[in-house]
Amino acid sequence: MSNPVQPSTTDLPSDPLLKPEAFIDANDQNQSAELSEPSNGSIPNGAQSETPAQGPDISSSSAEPKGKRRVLVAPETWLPAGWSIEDRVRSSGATAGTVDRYYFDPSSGRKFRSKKEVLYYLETGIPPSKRKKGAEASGSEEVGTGNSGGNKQKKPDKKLKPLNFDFINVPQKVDWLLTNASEDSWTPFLGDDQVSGPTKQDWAAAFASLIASKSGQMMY
Amino acid sequence: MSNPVQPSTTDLPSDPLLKPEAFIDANDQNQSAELSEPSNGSIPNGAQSETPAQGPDISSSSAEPKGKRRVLVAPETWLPAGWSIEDRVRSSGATAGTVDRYYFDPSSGRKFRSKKEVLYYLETGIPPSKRKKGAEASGSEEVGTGNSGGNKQKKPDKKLKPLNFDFINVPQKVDWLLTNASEDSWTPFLGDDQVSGPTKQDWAAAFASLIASKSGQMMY
DNA sequence: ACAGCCGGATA
DNA sequence: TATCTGGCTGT
Repeated sequence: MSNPVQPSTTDLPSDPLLKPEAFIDANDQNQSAELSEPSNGSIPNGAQSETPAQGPDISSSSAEPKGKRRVLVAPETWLPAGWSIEDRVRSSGATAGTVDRYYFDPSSGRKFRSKKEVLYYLETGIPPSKRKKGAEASGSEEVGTGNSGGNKQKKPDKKLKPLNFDFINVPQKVDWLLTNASEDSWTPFLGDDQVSGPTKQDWAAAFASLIASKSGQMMY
Repeated sequence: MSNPVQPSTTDLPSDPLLKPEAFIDANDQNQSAELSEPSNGSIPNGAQSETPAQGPDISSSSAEPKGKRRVLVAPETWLPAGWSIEDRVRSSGATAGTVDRYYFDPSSGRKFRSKKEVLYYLETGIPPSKRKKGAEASGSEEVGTGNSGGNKQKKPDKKLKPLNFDFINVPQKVDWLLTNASEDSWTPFLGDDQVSGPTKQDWAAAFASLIASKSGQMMY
């Protein structure tokens, strides 16, 4: 790095983009009898796109009037639950400002540089570091949302980086605070204890798995 | 003129693929780069120049190292004096032969990949940085330089399933309670309001998306 | 025009 | 080795 300024473990102040991963479509189940309209203002948001493009929209305040519509989160259906995405902004060079997206698998602790790499890993279990030039994946395509168990030829990970999260003794309550509305940045709190730093990343991944797996029906 | 004169007259190397006097350039970014002419003294006009509306801004003051060749195409009217245009031909892939045009600012040594980037930079002084996604809008981006009438931008939309979650007006705080420890069942609360039913599932998905994608962000 | 992707350079 | 930037290809 020739760039002098750089916080190491934190992201640069950047313009993030919305991201991924949302499945489930609740259209099923008839509850007992009391099924009233949810108290929250459910607004069917539409208008999303797979590609970022430029949407010069910015929500500056947390409590935002409804007048402003902001397209948010284009769920990427191909990314497994628990994975996280990191957008990094190049800080130097001729391409400074360019945003690179990385995918992080909390289970293995591996980092991927592209969707293609992730997909390949998901299907073959072969990390990008073991790929050699010249060999190409056999027409691997999108795995799709419903990659339900059935064909798991994926071989187990060699190394397993444990998350910084105690899955056994889970907390009873976690407060997620919108710490940065303009960037949709959430931070978990355990009462007075704020979870931050690298642990926060793991918590997010862990929680994504927990609440997703138990609230919905999809699985991986 | 240490350079051996080539064809004496206005010759044009007829390239089937390449444009006349278009040479591939693979140099790096120099801070103080200047334009260079394809040859000495006489400029073989009539190549593909089209609109020399203004005089040749740059004077061939410096000798040119033969090691590299920068393509000098006729200046666009919207392009500031001193800037150079470079046409590169793709050499491989399915789109081999395609010509990509790049714009080079000798002052900053920055390279731009599109007219749009250049105009944005000229107008705002902001490098192709903030151009990635919706972040801060600079209010008014107007390119009054000449004409530059071609400003097309379309955003393809793809269909996608809406989630029963208001992404626009997200809550500031959500309490996730472990309502069923034996099943890792979590339930979101908005203060006193419990989110339940089908909405709960959407919330889980939405939150999994939010916290997973943005958890890496730190405040500064 | 731009995003995705990947090899090479660099620390 | 891990991270980052260059820059090319595909859409």
